[in-house]
Amino acid sequence: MAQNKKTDFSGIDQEMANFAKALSHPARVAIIKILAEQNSCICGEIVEVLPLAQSTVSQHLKELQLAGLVKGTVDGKKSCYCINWETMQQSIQQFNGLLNSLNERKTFSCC
Amino acid sequence: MAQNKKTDFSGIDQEMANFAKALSHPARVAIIKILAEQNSCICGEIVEVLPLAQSTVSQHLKELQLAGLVKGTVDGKKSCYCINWETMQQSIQQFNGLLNSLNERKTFSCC
DNA sequence: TTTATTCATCGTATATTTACGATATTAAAT
DNA sequence: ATTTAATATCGTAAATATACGATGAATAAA
Repeated sequence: MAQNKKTDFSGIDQEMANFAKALSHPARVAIIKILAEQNSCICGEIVEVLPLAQSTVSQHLKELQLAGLVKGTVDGKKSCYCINWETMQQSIQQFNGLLNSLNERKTFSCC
Repeated sequence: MAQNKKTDFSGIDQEMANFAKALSHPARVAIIKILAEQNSCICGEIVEVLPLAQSTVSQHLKELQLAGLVKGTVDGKKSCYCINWETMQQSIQQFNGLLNSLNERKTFSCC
């Protein structure tokens, strides 16, 4: 983007934004929901459920992994994904912290 | 993006993703924080604080408005922005709903 | 061993985002 | 009336994101 100014912001703001970015596509929201619902982790079943090509789903999974929200292992010729609860919990708490502090600040709106 | 598949997902997932997308850039996280901290709403002071050009900040503000998280009014030759608490609250609750349901599901991670 | 299955990765096209400077607009100040 | 100040918008360049088909790699099945 002509220049990347993202790193000029505070570390916390960057982390918040990264977490939000990971969930900024409905496919990734859907994937997270699916993984949370099934306590046994799924693999290509995700592909069947989503209206996307297999390669596209793989791509979204990769992004979720990169954000630390999901981890995966290879199991035979199948791939098994599940939520990375350690980092997910951390991210959720951090993000909830922001949302709650917003709610606390809630006063009047001057405009 | 060759095709937009986002509308093929459930309305809720789309809303979640939209909310997340609004906060998927550190500049917008920072703006929201600033607006929440000052109960009197600010305008171009945001520009002074952020490491971005005035036009870029305007653009980010516009996106936040489009997502319904911020509203603004013109006040003389200045512009006044503040958080749109009605929709913000709604979005927060919806998003918290997702995050909480994830936490409830939290069992073991099979991989 | 050959074939089929499951998935990741590559290449690529298109859409969107990010960022800025330049310009337009509007109102206050002179 | 002119100038200054505060912002929004336009145009545009560059970076990213989204999506897919094709291909590759690895295992299971035949």
